[in-house]
Amino acid sequence: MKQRIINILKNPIYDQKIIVKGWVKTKRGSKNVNFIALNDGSTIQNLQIVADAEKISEDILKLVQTGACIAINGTLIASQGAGQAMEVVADSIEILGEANPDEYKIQAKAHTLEFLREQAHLRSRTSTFGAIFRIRHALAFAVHQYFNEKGFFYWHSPIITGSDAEGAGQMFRVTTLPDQNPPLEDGKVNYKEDFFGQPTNLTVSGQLEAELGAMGLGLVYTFGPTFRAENSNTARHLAEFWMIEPEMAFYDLQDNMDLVEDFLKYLINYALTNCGDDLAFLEKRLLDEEKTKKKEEQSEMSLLEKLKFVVAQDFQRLTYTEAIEVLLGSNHHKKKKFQYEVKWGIDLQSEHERYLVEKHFKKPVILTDYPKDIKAFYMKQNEDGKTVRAMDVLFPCIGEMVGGSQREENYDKLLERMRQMGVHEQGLWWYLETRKFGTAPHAGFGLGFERLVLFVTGMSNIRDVIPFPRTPQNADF
RNA sequence: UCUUUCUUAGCUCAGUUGGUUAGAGCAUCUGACUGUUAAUCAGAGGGUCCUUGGUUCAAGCCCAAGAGAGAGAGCCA
Repeated sequence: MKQRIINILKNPIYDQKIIVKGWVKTKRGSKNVNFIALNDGSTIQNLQIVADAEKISEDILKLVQTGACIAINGTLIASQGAGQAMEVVADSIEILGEANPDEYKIQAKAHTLEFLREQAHLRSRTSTFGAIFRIRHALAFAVHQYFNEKGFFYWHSPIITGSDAEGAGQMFRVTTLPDQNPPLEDGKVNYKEDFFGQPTNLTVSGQLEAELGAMGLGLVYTFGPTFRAENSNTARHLAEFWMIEPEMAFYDLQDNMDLVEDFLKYLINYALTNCGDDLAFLEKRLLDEEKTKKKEEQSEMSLLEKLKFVVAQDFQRLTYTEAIEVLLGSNHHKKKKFQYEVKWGIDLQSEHERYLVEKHFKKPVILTDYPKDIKAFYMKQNEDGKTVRAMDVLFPCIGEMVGGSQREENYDKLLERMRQMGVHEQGLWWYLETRKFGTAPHAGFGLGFERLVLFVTGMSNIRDVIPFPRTPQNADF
């Protein structure tokens, strides 16, 4: 019977013939017997294959090299050596795909993440990336499971959009017009002749369309690719990333905060209960890495401790105004250690957010009620006339994990704010109509999926938690 | 885009005040080995010192420009 390694390890039936297929991690041994560590991606654990020189020819064994793909016919037995519970004694080995060791660059040893990024087509075969991508899958699955349990509907917002209304950064143009000599009108490109008859772009957010869904289905969420053409070159930004955007009718900011906290804890818990092996591997990997660092740069908690800690703690909730007071009252500020000035009205800098999360509260923080001038037009205005019902969820090491708000449901106030901020109202007539016909209080947020995966895996560069990262000057693979 | 650090063997790195033939560990190849755990032991092969230009009797090392990468920052999720 053909089986995947995870099932063999979970439910071993000894002394039975089995067929296993996978990729060779290492081969070691002596003249008489060789041991093959086989991995098929179903789990981080390898299955040991015992290849007796009497049964397996030298020609075959020669090709069983790191990276090769092989199929084994054999018998599962309790292991006769220490180090693993079981092993497969091979009757025959078939080479499905050779891996010439002179050319195959992924060795049975630690490689740097930078090197493996250049080998992205092969890096999922390594223990580290196998673990990361299995956890990524588990978290994506848990997102759908959570919302389904809560009665949300998966709502597909469009990927190609005609509105650049939100102004959330540079967009990627989508066009079928020729590069050379596009049709012109008054010296400008005539988009009436383009595929959609208008300029179109890849979406920077599904939020506005998600709001439309919430105004009919009540509770919806999107989970799809999102594109930003910003020239951002950091360990936290991608040009193509996946965003989760729930939108809820009849939710206020309080409900929104309760939901996001419950949601994040659910996801982290899901990983803790379902990805134990992979998390344990990543934790050990991080501990080894920490040993090479200076004392003051070492983190106080291991990966698993950190995840369990976040799940156990209430997130710290405070307003922007209170946060400014905390910053102004800090020794850090009195010693003039902040590079950027702290005063009411500024957009908080990374150093300010990090101080609040990592130094002061030492746990996730939800900041609310930001000055309206530093936030988007659609956020609900507070009665003070100065702030809006925004919320940012800040995580240690990651920074902003979630941005959200209660939405402005009042037609006149929304329109006024759009005009003040120079948002193109004609292009958003459909958005405005939801406030005109049966408007309802509602709220929502956007979660950067890769930032969540970053936090859960303990990785430090966002390019290592998505199979094929797209960043400025890089769209390989 | 800005600041900063880096680029030497397949990988990770060392290379002194500029000085003759550029080194190590791992990987690879060959051989040894009766059950290994990134096996071990012995031997061998392997280099456009990122590119271009300059200084010098002499450049891996100094200078200039360019390319690529990392970290931090801005923008944000």
